[in-house]
Amino acid sequence: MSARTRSLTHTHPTEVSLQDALDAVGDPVRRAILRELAAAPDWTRACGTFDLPVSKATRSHHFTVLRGAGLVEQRDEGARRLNRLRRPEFDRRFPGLLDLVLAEPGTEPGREPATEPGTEPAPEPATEPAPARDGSP
Amino acid sequence: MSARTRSLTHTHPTEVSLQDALDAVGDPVRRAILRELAAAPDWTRACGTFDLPVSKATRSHHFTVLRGAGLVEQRDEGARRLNRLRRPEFDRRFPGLLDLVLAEPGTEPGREPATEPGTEPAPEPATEPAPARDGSP
DNA sequence: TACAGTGTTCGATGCCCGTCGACCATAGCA
DNA sequence: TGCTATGGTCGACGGGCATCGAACACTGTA
Repeated sequence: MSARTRSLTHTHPTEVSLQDALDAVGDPVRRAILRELAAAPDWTRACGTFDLPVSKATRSHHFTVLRGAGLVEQRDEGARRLNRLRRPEFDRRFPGLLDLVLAEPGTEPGREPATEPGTEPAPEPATEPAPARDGSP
Repeated sequence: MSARTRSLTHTHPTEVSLQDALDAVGDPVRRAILRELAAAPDWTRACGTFDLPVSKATRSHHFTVLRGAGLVEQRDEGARRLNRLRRPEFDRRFPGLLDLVLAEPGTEPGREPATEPGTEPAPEPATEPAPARDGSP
């Protein structure tokens, strides 16, 4: 094992705090990585093959954060470093969180989202609207 | 309706982006507000009744953010401003996210969390460990 | 009217983190 | 032994955001 591979430290999702998970997922570049990673089979994407609007220094930084948050597993393959999304482990630790990220529209090159958020703008009265308080008419 | 109440603008969860939701939930003070709010019936907690380690100026700021993210609904009740957690609406827009926040240990005054993250440190082999590549023995 | 309680607004400040260029390390190949 | 490709490390920079005190606005009450 090379010194390069030896310095590759991973964190299992079970040892990740919610704060760290939210911090990792809070960056749009990192979410783009996760989505692109989820769309490909495991161990097929190297770090440099991602379409990101940042330098390779920043790219490397983001992968370090994702690794530390238990979201990505990496393995050296010659000069390249292959990635795998730790979906089942992370889902067990933070159910639903990764699904939200992967379901996000994202910024696919070629078209801009018309109405990005949810589709139904329903008024939806919840427990009690808000106006009309105490018995006075 | 007073000018105070008139300037109270709300945002429905359906109109909130994932980025804004994660930003809102990414702050530990705001998560403490959400947890404390979930533990009480609707419209029973005023902004000033929360146990928070910040000034009232910062407190007011956090409630503005939570309102803008569709997480909290507010109503003026005399000099006080009562709150309600928009749980069903927010859950419909971001399933699972609020559950993660409310399930977080948080920093209950009086004891510190021993092992904050998950309970099982299981090794758990996922798709393919990482070592041993291509057919060469 | 005066006062106390509640909450917002307004600058100012400090810090964290995303970003970059430059340089270095390693793997594979001619 | 060079050359290229991939990727990490280092220091520096900048912007955004959490935080604060002070001042202001509103409500209810003495």
